Amino acid sequence: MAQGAPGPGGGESLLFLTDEQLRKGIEAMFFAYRGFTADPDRILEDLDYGRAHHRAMHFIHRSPGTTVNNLLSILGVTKQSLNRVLRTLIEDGLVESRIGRVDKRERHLYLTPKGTELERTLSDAQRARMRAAYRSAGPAAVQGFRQVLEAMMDPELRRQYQTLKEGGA
Amino acid sequence: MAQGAPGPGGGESLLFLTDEQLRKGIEAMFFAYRGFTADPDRILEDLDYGRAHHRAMHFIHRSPGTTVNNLLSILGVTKQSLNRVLRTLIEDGLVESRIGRVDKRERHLYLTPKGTELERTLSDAQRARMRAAYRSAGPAAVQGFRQVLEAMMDPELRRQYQTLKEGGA
DNA sequence: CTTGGAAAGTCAACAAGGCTGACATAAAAT
DNA sequence: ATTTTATGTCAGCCTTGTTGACTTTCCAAG
Repeated sequence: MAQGAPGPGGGESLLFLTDEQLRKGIEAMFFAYRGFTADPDRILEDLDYGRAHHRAMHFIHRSPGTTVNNLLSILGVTKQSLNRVLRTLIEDGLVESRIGRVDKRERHLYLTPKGTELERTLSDAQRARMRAAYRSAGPAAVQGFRQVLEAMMDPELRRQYQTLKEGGA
Repeated sequence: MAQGAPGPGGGESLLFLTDEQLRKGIEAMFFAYRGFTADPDRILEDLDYGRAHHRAMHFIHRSPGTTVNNLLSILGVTKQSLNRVLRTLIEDGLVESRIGRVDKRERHLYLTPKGTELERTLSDAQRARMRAAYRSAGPAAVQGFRQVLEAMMDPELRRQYQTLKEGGA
């Protein structure tokens, strides 16, 4: 399927949809994701935290007061898995869990000042790389980057992403 | 840093470098990567393999006869970690390991017909999603996508990626 | 030719962070 | 009063990383 050169009747250059081009895109995702996580990972390994802690803090920072259930659906892990991470963050005083006022079953999550500080250190590192990449590629490339990524998401995740996107904009 | 609106003297719109824009890019990477791996993961979970097996098969398919050491540097894991994956693939007859003719310490890796078949099933699934994303975003967006990803890689990984890229082109 | 180090690969044991299942509690909804 | 929902916890499993110790092979210096 779409292996070799496209037939001469291919219309307006569908060359970018060849298996070869797609494979390059796949490999680009693989290598880029390593870079994407490399800087926070380096910082985290000195502390006793992992990537899972970073993700939790990122989204709590992003939506302060979010509930456990909400976070669960964003992160796409089981509550047991998230709970392990959350427990250590709470014990270490990076995250605060407040019982809901209207629905007392819910726990609303907030970063403490200490948690905010670590989150900031981690995202500064991650943003620095992203900023350098954006700057070197330019605004038009960035727009294309975002378009392709968005099209690559599962529909449900795309909705989650867009909800977050609007909230912050 | 670069938090709020940029000053009026910002030149030609550096709005795409605000922390807010960068954060959207970070979240887009996070959600898109989930989609990126979702289809092969679904196939793999029925068999007894994981994402690590997929990665190994991908790059063996890509560079038949590659050595373990070579694969190691591409995948960025320890040889012990790779070895476990490789061992099961060899036991199950998906990968063949041939002792090097010139240097007998080296093992050259090849996919067997059975391995080629599974690799194809997995990459077909992954390419299908990538193709849909590419098609919906269009060739200009794809170019930008690749530019940003490439800029995001660690320099060493970028070299690896480019070497692979040329080899296949 | 021998010997010592480097390189490639393998085996064993451990850790992080996913997962499932079972169960407890409190609050809300019916 | 009963059921459902939100959360938390314990136990145990799996994948895939890690480090350490070891073997085999190669090569180069003596």
